[in-house]
Amino acid sequence: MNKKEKKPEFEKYKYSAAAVDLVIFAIINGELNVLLTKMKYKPFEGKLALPGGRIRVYESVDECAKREIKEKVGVKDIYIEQLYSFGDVKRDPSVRIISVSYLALVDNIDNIKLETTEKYEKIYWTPVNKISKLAYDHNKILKYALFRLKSKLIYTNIVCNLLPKKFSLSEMQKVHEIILGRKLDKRNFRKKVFTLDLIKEAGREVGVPHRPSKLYSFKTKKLMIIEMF
Amino acid sequence: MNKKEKKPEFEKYKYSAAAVDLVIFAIINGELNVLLTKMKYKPFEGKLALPGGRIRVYESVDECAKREIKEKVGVKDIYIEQLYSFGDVKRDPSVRIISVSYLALVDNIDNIKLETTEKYEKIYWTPVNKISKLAYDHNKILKYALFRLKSKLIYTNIVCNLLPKKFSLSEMQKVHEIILGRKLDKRNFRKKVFTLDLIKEAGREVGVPHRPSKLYSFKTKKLMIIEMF
DNA sequence: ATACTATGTGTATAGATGACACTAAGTAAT
DNA sequence: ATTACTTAGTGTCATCTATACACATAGTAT
Repeated sequence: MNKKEKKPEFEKYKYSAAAVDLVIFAIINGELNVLLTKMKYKPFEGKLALPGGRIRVYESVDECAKREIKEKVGVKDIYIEQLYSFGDVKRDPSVRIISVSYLALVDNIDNIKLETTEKYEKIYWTPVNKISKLAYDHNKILKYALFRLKSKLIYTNIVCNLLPKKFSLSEMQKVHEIILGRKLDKRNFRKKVFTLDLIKEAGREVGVPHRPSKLYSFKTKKLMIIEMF
Repeated sequence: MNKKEKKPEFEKYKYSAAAVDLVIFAIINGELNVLLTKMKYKPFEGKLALPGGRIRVYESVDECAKREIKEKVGVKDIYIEQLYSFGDVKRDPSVRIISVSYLALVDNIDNIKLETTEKYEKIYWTPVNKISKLAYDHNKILKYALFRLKSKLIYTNIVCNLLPKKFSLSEMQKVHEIILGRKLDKRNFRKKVFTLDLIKEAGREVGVPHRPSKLYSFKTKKLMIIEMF
């Protein structure tokens, strides 16, 4: 908007500062969605970007990620995980900022009240496969977050952070299919899930116009790594 | 040494700065070694630490890691990989610094000429399992680097960065055993290596007082990810 | 010729993975 | 009550992968 943001400030600092960028995923209407913001100011006025903000001197990097999430989606205690630090000199054309990116997962959209901040015009969920060009290097960050989510889906119990407390195996399989982008075999999926021994029965579905499914819940939401080494 | 380094400087900055810390591994005398420095100044005077330094405003984070390696071990074009960013507020008691950690692998100790810098009293290789308490949170960083190295040993061709151009399968197996910390079966190891199809024959050993081994070299040193998804 | 030393090789078993089709248990409509 | 409809739930067989395990081979040194 003003000159300060147009002209690089590189010369003003000898060293570089750090910020956090968030890739917050949720499953909405059978699609993987990510939280995006519309930028208010130059150099990316009107462009879409991942939410994020500078790391303050009195907070750890993890705390910063949690605070940003609290500010933007109004919840705490959701799953977060650091991804990677992106540090190209010109990734932000106006100031030298190193971005520590985080993956976050929201299991229940209804608990979320999106809050915009001064910096952003608005903030909203967008289906991942309808996203085109984002501001900064945020396409790269998003791509990496997706890669990480897919990987962890396979060798951890991370999916528990995208499911409600009680869920059917069909729902669980659906989430896997959405994220991996391919159909899975129902019988093999169930076989696998049961041998992993991560879930327990939790009643039955009611009031559906077909055979009701058994419901399950995770024994623990703690991140479990499934057989490596 | 002086007061400036004793008293936290947190108040001087609103935001936080960033540095790179390096976990540089090499196989020496049948042991996994890591490059450590002895600190010259307070608050860790005389203590051992990973080498590292502040990220300058005109260099990317990767470039910083490469520059630091060039300065400390005098080689470029060795394998590096970003690990994780450690960002506790008090990880450095004197200033608020976020550390982006890197893993680096040295395949040939003979090319290395260790250079100390103003900041360090000296710099030297230390066997990983003889390391006790390091300065800062560097034990945590080292532990994470080891974890990453072990993981990638299993599902990538990363070992090529710890072997000379030509090597025998016994040497290769030895490196795996050193890093994983357990014996491997010779026949199964070879079977696996051949099915992965990453190496090609490169002559024979000469002048050894026993049956000479075939030598091999990697078809490519590019990082290959072995069957995920 | 013999001793020594590290290299190089095959098979059998158990477990994991992947392909594949029908019955079961409910509701809704007649 | 019967029928249509919809999603849940289940087993087997073939293939591939992982692991355990022992002896002959090709050199040098004496």
